[in-house]
Amino acid sequence: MFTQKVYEIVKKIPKGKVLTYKEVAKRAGNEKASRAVGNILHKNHNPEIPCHRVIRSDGKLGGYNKGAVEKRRKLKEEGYLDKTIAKLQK
DNA sequence: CATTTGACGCCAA
DNA sequence: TTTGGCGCCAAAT
Repeated sequence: MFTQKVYEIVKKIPKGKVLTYKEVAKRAGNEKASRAVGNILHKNHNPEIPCHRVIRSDGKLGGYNKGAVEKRRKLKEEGYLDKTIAKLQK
């Protein structure tokens, strides 16, 4: 199932690495299912799934069930940082 | 079963 | 660069 694959893929994301929704969707079988990926993660607030490591293709963080602030902090903690985040932290 | 919703992505204006 | 609109998909209504 697409949903299940998404879970697996996101769980497999190594520390310090981030995937875009598009990438996850692609690995799950449909590159165009990026929306569905976000929807799935949104509904499934499972602690095993590091949804904070999934970001938008734009380089923006997108959303997060615990709040975008936590997501930002986690990503910074894992070493991921870019202009967008720096700007948001301001 | 038909629609709507939403943590997205890309292109045209 | 910033909008707006369209496409595409899973889950909730």
